[in-house]
Amino acid sequence: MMADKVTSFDVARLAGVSQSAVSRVFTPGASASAATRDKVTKAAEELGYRPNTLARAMITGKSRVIGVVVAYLENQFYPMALEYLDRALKERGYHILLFMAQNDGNVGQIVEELMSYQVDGIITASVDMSNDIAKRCDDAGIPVVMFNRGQETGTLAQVTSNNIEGGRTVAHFLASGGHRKIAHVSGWQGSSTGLDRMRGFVDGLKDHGVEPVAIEDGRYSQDDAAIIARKLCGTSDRPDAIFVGNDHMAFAVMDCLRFELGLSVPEDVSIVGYDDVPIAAWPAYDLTTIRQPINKMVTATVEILLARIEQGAASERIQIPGPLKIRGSARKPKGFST
Amino acid sequence: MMADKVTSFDVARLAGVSQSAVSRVFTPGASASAATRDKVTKAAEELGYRPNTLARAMITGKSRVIGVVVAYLENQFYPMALEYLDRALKERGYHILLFMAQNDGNVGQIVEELMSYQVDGIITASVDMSNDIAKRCDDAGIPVVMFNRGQETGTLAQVTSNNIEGGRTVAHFLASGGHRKIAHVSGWQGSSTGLDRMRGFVDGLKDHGVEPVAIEDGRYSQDDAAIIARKLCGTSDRPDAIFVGNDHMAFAVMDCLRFELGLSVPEDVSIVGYDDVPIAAWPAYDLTTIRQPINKMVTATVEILLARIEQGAASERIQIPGPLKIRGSARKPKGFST
DNA sequence: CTGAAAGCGCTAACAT
DNA sequence: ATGTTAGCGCTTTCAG
Repeated sequence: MMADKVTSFDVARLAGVSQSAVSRVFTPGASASAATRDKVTKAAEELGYRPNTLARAMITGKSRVIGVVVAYLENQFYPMALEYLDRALKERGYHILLFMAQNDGNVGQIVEELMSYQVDGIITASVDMSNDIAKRCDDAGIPVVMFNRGQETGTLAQVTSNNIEGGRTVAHFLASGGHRKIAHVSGWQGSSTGLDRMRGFVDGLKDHGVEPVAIEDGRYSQDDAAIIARKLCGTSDRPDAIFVGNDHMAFAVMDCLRFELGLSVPEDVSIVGYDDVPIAAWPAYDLTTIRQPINKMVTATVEILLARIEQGAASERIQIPGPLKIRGSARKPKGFST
Repeated sequence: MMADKVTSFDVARLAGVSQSAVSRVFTPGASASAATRDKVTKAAEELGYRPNTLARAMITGKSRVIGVVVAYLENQFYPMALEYLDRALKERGYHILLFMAQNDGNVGQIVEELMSYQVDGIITASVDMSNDIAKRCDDAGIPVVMFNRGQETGTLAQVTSNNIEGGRTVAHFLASGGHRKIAHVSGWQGSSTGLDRMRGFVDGLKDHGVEPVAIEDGRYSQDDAAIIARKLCGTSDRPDAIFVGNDHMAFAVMDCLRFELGLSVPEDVSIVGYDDVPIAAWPAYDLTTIRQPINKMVTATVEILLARIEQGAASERIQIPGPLKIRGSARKPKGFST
């Protein structure tokens, strides 16, 4: 067990050069002769030297760390986002400092910690208090971009899929499939995503002269979604199609219909979700859903954030369209095209 | 947009005290008079001062950051572990720097980065190259504990559930249920967890005078598991029970049996998994499985790691027993007790 | 191109 | 209890 106490001075001594020479060799855009570079590299190797990122961060003012704030990791969408995020960030030489937001809104604490760790930027992924965090950090001069959540108005950077368009597409699909008694279990109506999907959906239905028979706020909770499904479909007057605000709630709705109410999907009721998480493709659900282009969304998020960090670019608000992924959980219109 | 350039000097000036006084007020175990504390707190508040963690880390040699290395986030078990980990660590004043291990084993790179960020400790969660990373970091003097993976021999710290016992319990359960043609789709046989579950299972079966009809390595892959299921159950000579090495593979096996082969679970084939991720409780699967006590495992992991970091305690290797969670995917023995 | 010197913001002896 | 003084390990002018 040898502690990692090798400093640039040790390397300098062994290499017979100055400490700053060592620094230069390890600093990407610095000048050093081939000879020096060689000696230093060798000495460093021999001693197992590795620049101390903290020291570097202190002096440059850049930690190369991005604070990522996420809320629920139970919905498969977020772990996946995290995975992509890490990959994209690593490629650019950044790392993720993880913050789990408890729902009991300790926003202040999180902001404090983010700042004290000198993160270069922040990504909030679908966190309820995104706006709050974002505003405070942005005010403090730390670039923030909100992933998969936005605000109605404002200038904060954000990346979402085109939720309005997505909702509209689902409406078009369902109405074209001949459904007329259509309900919606929305995503949390306190979130832009939930709201937009709902609005797009209602709007799209209107184009077909259809009014939703019910709209209930599922609040992104599987339990709530199941309760709503039970209520909606427990009577003979049930809807023949339900658009559910995200896949995880859709799974809960399907389970409720099939195993509790003894209904068939899609024969009795068509179900459409939103996200296209991997589970949606599992045969047990085979869920028709709007695919959130997570990869593109992540790429855009990282792009925008780093542009802001490295070039001081302006905040952007991006919407990426997500196609309908047609599977077996909803009756298919003949010759349907989005 | 005001940059966060407030230092302890600024606060000191405004408060009319020395810079070290400010430092003391913000250092947990330091002495300062109520008066000083008061003045400083006020001044800090007014200026929006927040100690620079990096500077502190540099001097104390403690970053209060734990590097967490994970591989697949698609298996729900890991995101959950991550969530618990964050909670437990946060409680002790630590944060998570996240590292995704690509399978193409860039171990060296990850180790480099972990060290250069001066993490105080490392947790590797079910990463294939756990051993490799662990050894190298441990050699460098950074405490490591392996979560949900271990090594046959050695002294590196590790926390797992009692996989041997778990496998044995499943064997007992299945045999008691009257099954005699029992197969096993194992976890990756290159991992201690996969191996132990398999061994315990085979051993437990032996107690009942039963020999498994087949053992195949599912390598923790859903695709592989499905392929194996297809092969195993595609003939009339199929097993009447399958123990699958983790829940996610079990879901794939069930889907294959039900939707591809037209078989019923548990009527035709009983399925038992391992992990008890939330999905296992969803009605569509209702999976009987060994529950990995993730919360206890995480608590123990954090405990061991911090004991090593803060008190220089020795490495521990802990196994936590996991009970069988009986649901509907496997025929139930009458009056069964573990 | 290279070395010397000045810090980054803070903690930890050391005196007082 | 408080101020003074050294640095932590590194990057970055600044001369040479």
